Amino acid sequence: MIKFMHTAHDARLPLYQQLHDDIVAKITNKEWRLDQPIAPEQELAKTYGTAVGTVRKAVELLVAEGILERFQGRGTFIRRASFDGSLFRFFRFQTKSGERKIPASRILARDVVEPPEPVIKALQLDVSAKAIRMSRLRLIDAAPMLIEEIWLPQQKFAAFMSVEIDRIGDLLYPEYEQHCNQVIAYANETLTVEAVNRTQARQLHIEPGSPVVVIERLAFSYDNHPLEWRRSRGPADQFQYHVTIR
Amino acid sequence: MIKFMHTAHDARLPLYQQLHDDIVAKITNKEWRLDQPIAPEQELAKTYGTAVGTVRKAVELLVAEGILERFQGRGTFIRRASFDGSLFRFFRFQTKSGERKIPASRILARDVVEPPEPVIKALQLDVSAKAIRMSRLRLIDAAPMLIEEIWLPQQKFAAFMSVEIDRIGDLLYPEYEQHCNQVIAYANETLTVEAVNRTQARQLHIEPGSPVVVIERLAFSYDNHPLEWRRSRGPADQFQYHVTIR
DNA sequence: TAGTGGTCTAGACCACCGC
DNA sequence: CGGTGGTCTAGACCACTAC
Repeated sequence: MIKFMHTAHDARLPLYQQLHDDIVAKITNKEWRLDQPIAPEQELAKTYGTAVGTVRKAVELLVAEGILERFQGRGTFIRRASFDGSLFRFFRFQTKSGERKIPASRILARDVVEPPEPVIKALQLDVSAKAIRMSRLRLIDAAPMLIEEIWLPQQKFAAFMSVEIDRIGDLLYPEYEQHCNQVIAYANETLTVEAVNRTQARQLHIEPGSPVVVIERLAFSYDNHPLEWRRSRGPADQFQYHVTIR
Repeated sequence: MIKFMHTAHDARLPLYQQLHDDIVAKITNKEWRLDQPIAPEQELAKTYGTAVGTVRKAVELLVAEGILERFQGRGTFIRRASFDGSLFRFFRFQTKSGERKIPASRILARDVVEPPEPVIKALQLDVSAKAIRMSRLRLIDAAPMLIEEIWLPQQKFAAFMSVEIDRIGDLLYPEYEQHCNQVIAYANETLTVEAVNRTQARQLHIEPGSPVVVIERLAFSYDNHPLEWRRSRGPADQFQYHVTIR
């Protein structure tokens, strides 16, 4: 019999699935610190009242999903969302010396507005809810590489409006975590190609009408609530993407 | 002690890794039929002289790699490469009714030539080796969607030249298998965007200079030998790609 | 050295499939 | 029904890390 389950669960599911779901719930509820190992397998097995092998299977699943990381001898940790590498997957951004570094950011605008229909849908906002809108330029070696519009639900990110713009770092997700206690767990991205409009062309220092790659990203919390929607545009001649298919 | 190992193996590796490698070797050497289940876990455990759980772990790894498929009650099968869905991952190809169907193919040319340098490198050809070159147009509802150039090592695919062009189906990989006994296991793809040249523009019925998405694919056998290199170009306004990142 | 995850064993019983 | 993979147990010992 399974013990100490923290959430509603379907007992018809395999035990390891129930453990998996309960661990996700624990992470969502911030019951475990992000910088400390989670309880060791032996202890989890004891508290849940299952065999260690069953705990292992649940944890293996979570590792495969990218939610946990295991280190022999050190413990099992909650994996931080650290996918600013996403940009490097899609663009061959690089400095002239060839190294990869995170693009610098310049926030061009930030305000609270009535969100347009697509943002309401993506962020699952109430009809009357407001949203924070940002416009951001990303640069490599001072050369513009990406122009972004970013939308956040005002209700969850109200505190973000009181952070001085100059004190916001190049990476937003750590800022969300620090100021708003909102953790990004994963994101879905859609890539398309379009001709750039005049405003964006000027911002990116390219010809109006030249092709740009558009990355639309919807980012979620561990419990699958949409937290951020953003649309980024970069010159298509910088675009390159690798994938292995089977 | 492990028994009946069919290939050279490193005994310092975990048992399940050695089993994994041996099973890959068996598939590569075509010791197992593609349409029959492989030996059941119990039998594998007996022949290898290990516990069933160890065989399970090796098979789980192979399933995660996309090499095997398991079906409760039926058995474990070698997974066929069936990634013509690749096109659907990158392009929003669809008929007017919205359904997805495999694009029709028209082979425009096929000959044996001295391969250019990039093809020699990609296919790891000997300096004097020849290659089969094909040009192919793919259509949805008779509308051109993709223009492809395809290169094969002549040495392995000699038999392919004697297949009548009109009798080649819309999918090439089953043809390779049937006529040349070459099985595609996986492929690496690189996507970029470029302006289309005049010839290709005419073939695709688009304006010269308009953006096209370029998919370069290098396809491999189970034992990691490159078998086919192809480059496909399609109108960028049809392009759309989804990915989940963590 | 103590504690962690990694590997491996040898079983049991269940759920599903095809005959 | 027999045979397959799916779940689960209850251990053992090894490899690595932190202290």
